[in-house]
Amino acid sequence: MAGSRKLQKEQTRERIIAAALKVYSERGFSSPTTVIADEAQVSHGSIFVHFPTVESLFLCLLDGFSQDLKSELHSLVECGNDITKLLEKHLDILIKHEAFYKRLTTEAVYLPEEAKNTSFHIQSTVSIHFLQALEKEISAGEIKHIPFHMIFNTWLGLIHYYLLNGDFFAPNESVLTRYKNTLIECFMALIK
Amino acid sequence: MAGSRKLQKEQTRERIIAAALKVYSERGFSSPTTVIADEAQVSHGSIFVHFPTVESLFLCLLDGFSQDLKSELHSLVECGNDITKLLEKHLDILIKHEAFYKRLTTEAVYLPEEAKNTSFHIQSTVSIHFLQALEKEISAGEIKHIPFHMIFNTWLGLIHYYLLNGDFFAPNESVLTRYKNTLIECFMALIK
DNA sequence: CATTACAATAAGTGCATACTCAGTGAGTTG
DNA sequence: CAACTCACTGAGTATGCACTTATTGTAATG
Repeated sequence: MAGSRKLQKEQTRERIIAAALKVYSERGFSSPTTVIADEAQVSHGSIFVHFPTVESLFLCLLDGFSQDLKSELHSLVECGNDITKLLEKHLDILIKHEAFYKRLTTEAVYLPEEAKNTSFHIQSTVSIHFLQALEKEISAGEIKHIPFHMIFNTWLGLIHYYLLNGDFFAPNESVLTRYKNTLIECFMALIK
Repeated sequence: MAGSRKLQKEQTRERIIAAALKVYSERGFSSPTTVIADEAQVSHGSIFVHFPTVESLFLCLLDGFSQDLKSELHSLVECGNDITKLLEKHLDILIKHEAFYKRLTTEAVYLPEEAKNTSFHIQSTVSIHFLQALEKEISAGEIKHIPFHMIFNTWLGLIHYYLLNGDFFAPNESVLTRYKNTLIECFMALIK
């Protein structure tokens, strides 16, 4: 009866994906495929049974992240459009995927074109939610008159700066967790 | 009589340095040495006559930038400690070395340890001037009560974010030149 | 002008890596 | 249970790179 073979294949695929996520997060995207194969306890060639190129493997990981972020953000819509809540949620999601997201920002230049598009798409999604929350508070007169995109870019720039220098700001620890409150407080103080 | 040989050697060295600066700025720090050799119109092996490793060549470039930035910043001390002036000067210096500095921020992770130290040293120098200018305005009550380092990190984060996404914000053009005034105005509006 | 010193060359060398492919053995099928 | 399928293997191939070295030609030296 069928099943066992397909199941095994699916499991190997998942093992490779999990291993790649771990290796890429810990050692960067230029980690050789042999390391991933070792981590997944699978032969080197097996990777290419499941993914035609390393790039396609990477895009698979990025897609998983993108979808998770999207669904998490949408779940927020229900809780009203409070901007502080949104910032908290944003950081929570990033903390959940911190190691991977950090690599995404710090190794952005070397990403293949398709990955850059996905990254851009991810930021657009965040931006849309950000705008909704901000519009409300702007019309309520709570926020300074500064172009929306500048406010958004300041926020992202700040977070990325902390991620990039995480080893210095919070060695062997999650920077975003450690500075979550500080980041939100200071940012709110700036835009009010 | 001596001279001609030494002169020639010095000139080839300078040609290699200039070529490396151009190639690294345009194509990133992982450009192969053969490209640099071609650009300098010099044989591949010549690079290793002048620099024991590619890393030492890169450190030579970084050192040149570091020294220039330092001397430019010091020249500012004379013109008083106006914060807007400082931001302008900061951007002017970065614009002068924009392509190289952009690579420095976007490829920071892959830099050798010694280069990271130099980069850190560069930011410290900027930070000191920043602090001096800020203290004056803080005590004058012009600026919000936010930890100094957060203000500085917000500024750097914003600039680096624009550099990183320069191809999108200002394709085939200097992002910093195009957004210089916007960046300064918005940042000043935020911290006041 | 014979000898030496040395900047510059270009054809290697060695290594790390992504990707291939012929073979193997366990699962599946009639 | 015999024949077949196919996930998986791992040694092999091709490529790109930093760095080496034997050689060359020219300036310096006595």
